[in-house]
Amino acid sequence: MAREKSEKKRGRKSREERKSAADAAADRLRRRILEGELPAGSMLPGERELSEQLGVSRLTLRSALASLQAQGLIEKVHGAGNRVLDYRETGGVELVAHLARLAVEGGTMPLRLLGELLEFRRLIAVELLGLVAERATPEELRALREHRQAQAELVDDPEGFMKADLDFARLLVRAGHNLTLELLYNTVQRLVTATPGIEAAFAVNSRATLQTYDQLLDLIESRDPDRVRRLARTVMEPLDRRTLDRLAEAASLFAGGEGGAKTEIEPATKAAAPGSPKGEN
Amino acid sequence: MAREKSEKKRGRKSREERKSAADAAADRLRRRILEGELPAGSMLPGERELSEQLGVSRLTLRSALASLQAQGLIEKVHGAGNRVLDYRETGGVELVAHLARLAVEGGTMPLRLLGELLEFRRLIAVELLGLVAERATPEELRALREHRQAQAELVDDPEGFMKADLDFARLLVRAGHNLTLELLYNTVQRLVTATPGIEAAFAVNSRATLQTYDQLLDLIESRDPDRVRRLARTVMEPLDRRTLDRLAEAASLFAGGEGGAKTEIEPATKAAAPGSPKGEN
DNA sequence: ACCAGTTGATTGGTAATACCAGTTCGGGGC
DNA sequence: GCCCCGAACTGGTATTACCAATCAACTGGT
Repeated sequence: MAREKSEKKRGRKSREERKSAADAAADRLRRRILEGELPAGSMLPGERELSEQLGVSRLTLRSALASLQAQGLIEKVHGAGNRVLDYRETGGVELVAHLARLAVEGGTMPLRLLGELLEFRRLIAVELLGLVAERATPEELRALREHRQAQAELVDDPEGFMKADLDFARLLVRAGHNLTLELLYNTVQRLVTATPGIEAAFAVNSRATLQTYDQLLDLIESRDPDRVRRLARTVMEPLDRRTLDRLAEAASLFAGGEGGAKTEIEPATKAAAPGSPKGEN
Repeated sequence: MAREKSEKKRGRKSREERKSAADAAADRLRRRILEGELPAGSMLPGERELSEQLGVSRLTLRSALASLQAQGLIEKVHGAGNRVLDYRETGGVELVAHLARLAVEGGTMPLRLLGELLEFRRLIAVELLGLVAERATPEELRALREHRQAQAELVDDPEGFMKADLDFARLLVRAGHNLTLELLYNTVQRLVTATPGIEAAFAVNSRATLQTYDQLLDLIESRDPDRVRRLARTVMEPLDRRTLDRLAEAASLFAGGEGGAKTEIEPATKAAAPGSPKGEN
């Protein structure tokens, strides 16, 4: 009875995160910082005391702090202490992952953030498509076409479709021949794959997505960067809008209907224009 | 005479002793990975052995490994070992800082990377300017104008000019009203401020830069996003080209003229894939 | 000879402790 | 009064020990 057979042959993702103690501690601290409980500029307790508060050893706590430092959330000053920074000024892009999670899990973060995230992704995609139109080799274009065909077989398999979608995006980003952009995509992809249940957001528009891809590929083959950027922008916007709507639904599920006022999904239809009623187009 | 610097038994590399032992170890490992000495897919030595190789405690080594893991360079598998990943597939944006440093310091990285980095920055800026043209409030525009005026006083102060330039960029990114973009800017700024001697690259074109800013601000106030994006692109390109030339010169200084640091400004027209650092060495 | 299950050595993960190294700040000497 | 210096914080590193997960070799059975 040493160990049960387990589902080795299933080989599916072991969904539940076995967060290490260090990661768990980092998550808790990060949450307290992002939610404002630990205000920017303040000094957090000494490592010895803080480690006891969190119920971990100082070593583990230090590992967590190192993680927060790498993300630009705190500043470590030898001999003085650990200072909380303003993540809007020093936080790295990787933070969007945690911010998005806080937003979706019915927390204190505004849903507007998700709209901005999609917008960001769209901006990057537009520029990337411009590069691809300029530089993609015939082989790369062919590979994109082929992958697009293969992806069509997965319109009803959320998980598979998402994976294929990410692969398609990687082919694109490779065809852009810009390493920095490629690394940025890695960061974004990590965000996506680390968000459980996000397959739905991909699968909803699976057919519309494929259709859009066809349009984009046609555009690229025109080899006219300006035209590609301009049209890609208009083509992708409605797609993102639908995705955002879907994400808003998922968020309302998390919230469970408690305090319905929290669902500010309304602005979604008019794009995320903070304060400025101009927005949209 | 105050206190004396405790400059005692230091002998090896007193130049950059600021770095903590953990950071130093991380740097060395990262370098070995990025240069291909530790090929992707390989398992690096056990922590106990590796820590001895690097002359640090296992604890410090683990801190370094955690850093590399956060950057997507290695994968830690409990019980198995630490696997080296392909940074092109999993590395985060923050890596461009280290890649750029390796490129400039006459190392093994191609200078083309710097061109791609500037290109990336330009792509982001173009999209950002589009957002600003849509959403910036009159107050934000006025603040930008004012800052532009103040920056003009610093054309002959490299360090001050760079700082003002970064501040200007932050004002812009704020006016874009997209948090993700703002976080991305934080990452880029960290790269810039962490690169010593980079002020020169900013100062070279100080006057041309200000002139360009005037054009961009005029464009923004036209409130025509498409026009802004299109023209901003053409306006910024020559500026980046000059900057790249300057960086190439600096690189040739480092390399001592051996690295063939010629000005390959051409942003990778066809560009074979970046030298695949496979089993080399 | 083969397969299944167990075991054991190796790996990373965490803990506890002690000590080193900067920073801060207040008391004692000038 | 001022300055200096050192004690008491702070974080940084090392050492040691043990827990947990993995994998390979060994074992016993078929």
